[in-house]
This record gives sequence, C-alpha cells and structure tokens, in this order.
Amino acid sequence: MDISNILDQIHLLPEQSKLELQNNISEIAFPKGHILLKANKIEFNIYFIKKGLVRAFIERDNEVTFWFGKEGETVISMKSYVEDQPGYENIELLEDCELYELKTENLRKLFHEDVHIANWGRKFAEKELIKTEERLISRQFKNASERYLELMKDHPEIIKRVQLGHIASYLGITQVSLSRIRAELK
Amino acid sequence: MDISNILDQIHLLPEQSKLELQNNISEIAFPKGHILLKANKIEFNIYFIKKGLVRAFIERDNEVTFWFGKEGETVISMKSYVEDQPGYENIELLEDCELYELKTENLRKLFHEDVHIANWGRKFAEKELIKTEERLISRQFKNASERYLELMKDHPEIIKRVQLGHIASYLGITQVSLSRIRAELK
DNA sequence: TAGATTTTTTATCATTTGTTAAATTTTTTC
DNA sequence: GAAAAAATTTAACAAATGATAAAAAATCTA
Repeated sequence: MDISNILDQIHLLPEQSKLELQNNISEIAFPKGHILLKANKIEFNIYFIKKGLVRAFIERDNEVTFWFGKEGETVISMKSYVEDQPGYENIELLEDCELYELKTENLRKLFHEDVHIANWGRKFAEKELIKTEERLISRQFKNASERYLELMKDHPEIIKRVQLGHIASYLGITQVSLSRIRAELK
Repeated sequence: MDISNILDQIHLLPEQSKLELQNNISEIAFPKGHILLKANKIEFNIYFIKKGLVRAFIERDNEVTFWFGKEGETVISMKSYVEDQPGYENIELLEDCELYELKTENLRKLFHEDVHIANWGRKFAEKELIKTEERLISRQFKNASERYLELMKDHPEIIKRVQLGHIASYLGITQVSLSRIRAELK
C-alpha cells in the first residue's frame, strides 16, 4: 500500500500539508525475522507498512504477542511517541517488509506548525484508541473460542499468514488450547 | 478537581487557548444512579469529572463494567466522538457527581481553528490510548488475582468506593470468583 | 433499632483452560 | 526427495474459573 493512501486513510489532508508530511518520509526494507523496534529502548522513528506483516510482542517468562500489523498499518512504540519513555514492545517482522520511515522528531515539529497535521495526528491516535478499546471489550466479553471466531471473521488473512503459537498468545491462551478449540470447530 | 487543572493535566495550553476552551464548558450536577451516556445512541457532549465516581458498562446477558472514572477524568463515548457512531457504553454515576460539560461540536470547531487546541486533543487521545493499551496487556499477562492486586496497588480508592460485583466484572471474572480470590489473600 | 434489602462470602460441582509429553504433520534444507 | 527441523495436534491430568444455591454480613429504611 502506497504512502499517499496510508496517510489519507488515517485522515484526509490538504495537498500542501500532505506534501510537507511526505517530504519527511523515506522508504526502507528489512528481511523476515528483523527486530524493528526493541523493548526498553526509546524509539525515534515510526513506520508505515507498505508490504509485509509484523507482530508486537513482550518478553517475560514466555513471549506474548499482542498486536499484528499488515499493509497500511502503523508501527509505533506508543510509550516513546507519547511519553518519550522506553516502550514495552518488540516488533518482529513475520515476513520480508517494505516500510515507510518517519522521524518522530520531525512529525512533532509539523504538529506545531500545521493545524491540519495536528488534527491528522489526533485522528491517528483516536482511531488507534477505538481499535484498542474494541479489543479490550472483546477480551472482557468473549471466551477464547469466540475470540478465535471473531479473528477469523475480521482478519482471516492473519490466520493464514501467522503461525498458531503467535495467534494463541494474541488471543490470550496457550497453543495447545487453541489447537483444541480448532479441533472442536471441525 | 477544578477544570483548569483537568485541562492542564491533559496538556498545557497557552492562556488564550485555554480561555477559549473554558468558554465552551459549563457545570452540571447529577445524582447517584443517573445514566449520563446511553449505549446505541450518538452522544453530543463530553464531560470532565469535578467530583464523584462513574462506571462504563455494556449490557448483554449480564452487565460488564469496563471502566471507572473519578475526579479529573474524562467521560466520553469514543465512538460518538471519533466516528459519529452510536457507542456501546452506558455511563452510570456511582456517586453524586459534579461535572463539566463540553459540546463535541464546539470542541471540533476549536480543533480546526487553534493549533494548540488541536494538539491538546491529540494528547488527550494519546494518553487515553496508553492507558487502554496497558490494560489490554495486563489482561493478557496476568491472571485474575494478579489483576486484582494490581488494581489494589494502582487504584485503591476504586476498591473502597465501588461494590464488588462491578469490580469483578471490570477484572473479567465473576463476583464469586473475586470473593474466592479475596479469601485466599487473607 | 428491627426488619427488609442488598452485598458479600462460602460450598459444591461443572466447565474451561493450563501443563507436560508424545505423536503427527508440515516445512525447510541439503 | 530424504532427512532434519519446526509447527501442530492429541492425550492425560492439574489448576483456575464459572454456575447455582444457600448462608452470612452489611446497609438501608421506616
């Protein structure tokens, strides 16, 4: 997905502001397995996914995946972006990826210079918030097999492209449990 | 908590912008039990809590509480605010409340007129996002009794001021289960 | 303050999910 | 395409949580 579409999809911008923003964005590619963002480290860039698939995970005793990002989505350490604090997430590329890179510092400057870009940034956070809120509620309402069915319905491509262990951990259950759920659905 | 502090706490504003915002805010009070926002309805106001305590819940077979708001916090139907869509939450006052009221429509106008207010709105969404993300992760990492201990540590006043059934549902377990967990902690 | 109502706890049994280990299937590599 | 490695499924048992009902405690109300 092309950068112009990605930016528009977040919030429409006047041509001039959009060019301003695009002037600060460059392209970069990494292979499958690359760790794009590291936990406990302040990150200075955000990325938009042109092509490929990534996951965010936290390391404790075990790894817990809590987000998948695909074409058109934004890869960001919210803690770094919002609070200048080290974030808790690692971002691993699950496929070879083509990315658009934007320095947080430059984006911040634009936020204060251009009201349209400030509102674009506001919309970005608001939309991410809605998605996160919906996941939290799904978590509170639904049991594991309902959450799996929901994922199949809303993001079938994730299930095709990602290995089961990551999906299980995203759903908040063990891989064995997910395997059992899949067996019951047959 | 006074409106000036509430606004500052979200993001500092130049005096002029802050006055502009405050000019659009009025005070209002409701008794315990009042339903401030209704599910499946587009809401036109947002509120800041001067005094009191509220909860957000969703109604299905049973009620599920998914948020508590106290002094200084913002009451908002994110779906209405962001997407002009009916939201899923009901907001019930758990205590008599004094509130500051702001029309979404007026806030939107200010977002486009004043870059400082646009950035204030951006910060608001970003901070809410961080909080929601942390709750989602806590949910994924911790079992019910760990989540209860976390709530006791981070928000002890919630446990004092809210009845157990609501807390249990907020933690994603039944009241009986929470009672059992509390018994084991003794 | 007594009785009624609401909230919280306890008990019992059922269901879901976790843990560990082994078997099977799929994918990768040479 | 055979061997090795990785991913997925199955099985058996343990632990956590749910459901229902009843008892106990706390709160409200007249």
